[in-house]
Amino acid sequence: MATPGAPTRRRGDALERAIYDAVFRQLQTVGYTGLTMEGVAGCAQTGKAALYRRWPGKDDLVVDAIDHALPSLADLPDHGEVREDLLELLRRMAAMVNSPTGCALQCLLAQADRDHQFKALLHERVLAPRKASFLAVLQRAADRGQVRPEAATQLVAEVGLAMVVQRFLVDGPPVPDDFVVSVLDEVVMPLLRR
Amino acid sequence: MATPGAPTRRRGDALERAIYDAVFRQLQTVGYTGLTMEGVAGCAQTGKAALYRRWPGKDDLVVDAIDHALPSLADLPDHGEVREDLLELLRRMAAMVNSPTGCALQCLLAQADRDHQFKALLHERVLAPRKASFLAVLQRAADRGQVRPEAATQLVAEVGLAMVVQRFLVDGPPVPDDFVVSVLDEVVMPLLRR
DNA sequence: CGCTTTAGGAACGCAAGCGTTCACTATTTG
DNA sequence: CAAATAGTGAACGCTTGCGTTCCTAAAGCG
Repeated sequence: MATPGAPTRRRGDALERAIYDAVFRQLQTVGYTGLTMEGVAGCAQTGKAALYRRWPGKDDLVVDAIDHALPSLADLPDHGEVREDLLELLRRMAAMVNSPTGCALQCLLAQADRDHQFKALLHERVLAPRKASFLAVLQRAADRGQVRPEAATQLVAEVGLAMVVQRFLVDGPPVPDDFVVSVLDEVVMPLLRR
Repeated sequence: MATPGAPTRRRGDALERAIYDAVFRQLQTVGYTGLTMEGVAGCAQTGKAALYRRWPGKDDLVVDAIDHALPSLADLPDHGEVREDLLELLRRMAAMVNSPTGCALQCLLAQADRDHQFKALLHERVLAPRKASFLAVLQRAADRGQVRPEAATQLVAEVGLAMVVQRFLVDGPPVPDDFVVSVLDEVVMPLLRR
């Protein structure tokens, strides 16, 4: 059997991936509040039983789905030039918020007002590592003497990310590359000049 | 009658204020998702009928309540000194997010993921006016020659606010005054130096 | 091929919240 | 004081989503 065109019955990991996909599609179309177990099951073309066999409830499913989709942090860029390094970091951030994962993250932030599980995930897996990368690049540049040493602080490392995130939250995706470049050249770089 | 101690039956504006109060209390305790018409009515010690006589539904009630509580923008500070002016603007922002209104705003952001009414309110009534104030102060300072003229841009005006908002969203209230001063002195002021 | 596991899909009872309505009563107004 | 207005509080039917259960059939395994 199993005609290539006719979808066969999935199980195990294949089904799990289909469910995660469905969660993302639901988050994008109806948001977190509108996401229901029935909706996810229907969207993934499966039954609720398959969901409840794997997760205790909606929150756990969503956290797992997002956690599953978050990109692992690649190595630090090193072009030997601060501006290029920081631009790449900012662009990675923009690419992430512009992707379906970013949309899901916005929904997650929505839920973070009362639910600490979501807030912790947001902080530990999304913001903190990126802030750390930024700071690392800044410190390397300070060691090289490319930036003024006092500029390599936590706060300065946060600036670029904060503005991309803010833009994303207020105007919604996509955050255009123009904006990213402007943030870098009008805000971040001037902060670093010796 | 109307013994001062015994609460009498309210009507009109008095009742409306009590309802708005109840909305805020509910947003703080159970969040937007947990807020129900029954809950608000109970908390305000009134009936659902009084609510539905005034608002078509939950969303409208919440939008009205928050819109009602937002501080009208006071005049621009003018101490003749950029740093003092900007510090006051940033402190006003911090004071707002630290107040119950700020808590309500976070809940509102929660709902803004799909609902454009909330997003518009957030943008037009909260962020845009404050950004405008910032830019105005920057331009006045640029006219006086206190800052480099190229620094009086939209993006630079956004920086301080973006960082306070980010801090508020990620770590939750309160945003301490230390942080506000650090943002000003480590990020905003260095951007402005001639 | 037969056995075990598990997906697919539907039905169920349950609880919560919505929005409405009604009778009752307090307050205001004239 | 009487009439009009409007708050209180309860009941109502309705819808939606939750979490469970059941049965059938497909997939994987020996």
